Amino acid sequence: MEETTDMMNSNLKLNNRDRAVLMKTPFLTSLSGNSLVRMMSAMSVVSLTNRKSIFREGENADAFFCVLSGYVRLYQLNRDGREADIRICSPGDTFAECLLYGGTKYRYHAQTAEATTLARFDMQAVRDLAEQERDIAKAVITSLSKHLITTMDCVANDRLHTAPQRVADYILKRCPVDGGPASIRLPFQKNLLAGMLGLAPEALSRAFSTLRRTGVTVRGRVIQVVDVQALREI
Amino acid sequence: MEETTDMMNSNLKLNNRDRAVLMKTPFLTSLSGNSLVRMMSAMSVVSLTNRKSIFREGENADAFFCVLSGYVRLYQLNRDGREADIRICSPGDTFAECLLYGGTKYRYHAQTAEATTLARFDMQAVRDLAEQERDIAKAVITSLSKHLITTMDCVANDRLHTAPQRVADYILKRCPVDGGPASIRLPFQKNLLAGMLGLAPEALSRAFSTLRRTGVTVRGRVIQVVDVQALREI
DNA sequence: CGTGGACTTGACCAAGGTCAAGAACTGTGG
DNA sequence: CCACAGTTCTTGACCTTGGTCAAGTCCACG
Repeated sequence: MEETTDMMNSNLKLNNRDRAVLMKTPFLTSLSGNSLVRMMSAMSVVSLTNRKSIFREGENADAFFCVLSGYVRLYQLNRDGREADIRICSPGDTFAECLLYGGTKYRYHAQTAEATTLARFDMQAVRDLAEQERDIAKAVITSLSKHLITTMDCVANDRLHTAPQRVADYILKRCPVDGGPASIRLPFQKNLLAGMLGLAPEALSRAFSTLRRTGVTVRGRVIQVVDVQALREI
Repeated sequence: MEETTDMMNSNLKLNNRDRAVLMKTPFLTSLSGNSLVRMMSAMSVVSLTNRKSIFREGENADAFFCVLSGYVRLYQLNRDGREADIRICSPGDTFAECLLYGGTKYRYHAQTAEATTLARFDMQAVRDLAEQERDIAKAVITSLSKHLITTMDCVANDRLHTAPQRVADYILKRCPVDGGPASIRLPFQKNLLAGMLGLAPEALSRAFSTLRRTGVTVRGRVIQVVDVQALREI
């Protein structure tokens, strides 16, 4: 059906789900017909299997990306080779777009954390478009703004909250808002969640078991909360 | 000479130093004559003494700011009232500009950390300008991009490096690049440096005393480094 | 049924937050 | 010039948090 290698598959066809995700990104959602067409022509679709490098720190930044399906880990290494996740990108997230005007080299490594489909935008093409089309410039601003806010929240979270608090936070953000019982399903491995929250996998496990006494039950990827209101008190 | 109260002084006059700082911000540095005039007319100058609130978390965001002289602390509170600094803004830094398109309420508290002069930009006015003038939109993009990169670096730093490493990093960033001895002077209290690095003041002290065995001497605000190259190995 | 990967648990340890006491520095008025 | 008060900074003691390593469990899948 599609041409594939075991490493990568690049084509221009989008399936419906991926297309819907792409159209909802702050990057494209507000664009008029003409701008949208021009953006789409600066874009290509890339599919990668799990644990493939998308780019490496220090490489020339000639594209930025939007996750359509799957997950991407952005991380850096310290001197001893220990990895630390900076950000986990979910479907709809854009990454490396800050290099449109912020520098010419990638600042961190990017790697798939599942089988993943990406929209790849040519950096120079979008730079040019942003200068010509007002609504594209505005879309870039919106995307950067949102991204900056979540990154600052991440700093605040790291400096202000303990592991169980961060996990409770994460759960509450995707619970129905009422105070009663709730059940959610993690969309990815716990490994990734640990990275998102800036924790080692073991610390995440321990945080879950701390939360057990507040009525949180974890089985596989399913998290059940007895009382959402009680969890909010943590 | 100038009209002042003990709290605040708002006027349209800029002294030369403040004007020079303002013109070098990514926000204004690339603007052409007309755009520059329009931006300046959306701006006013505000002077505050030490420890005055600029805005509070949750307030309506009707302006963003650029530090001209002095320092500003952005911070959040946790449930028990403990403060954590998210960012320390130095002369030339812009803050809350992510709310141009990222939301309508301030997400954190902002407070002066010294006697401080600020450029205050009316949010709605700049929003309108960014839609009309291409170079203003571009300036916004540049500012947001740079800001996002430093914030991501901050996350990486927090997650990857120990206290002495972060302090060494800070020192090295403002040392002449050669390998020999060097001496720098902190532009502010150690309290603020601790906040920038995400440390308690005591942890900063201890980091300095750890670095003593790598040839770093601290007396008051003066930091002397015996061998810059050796410090780089940390 | 067996293998490998994901997850959990325990033991240990290092980093850094907190609290309290003391030292060093700054500015004040005598 | 000195005494004093108020900060800021440093140091020590203690303790919590969470990273690391190793072992063991659980689970999916061939």
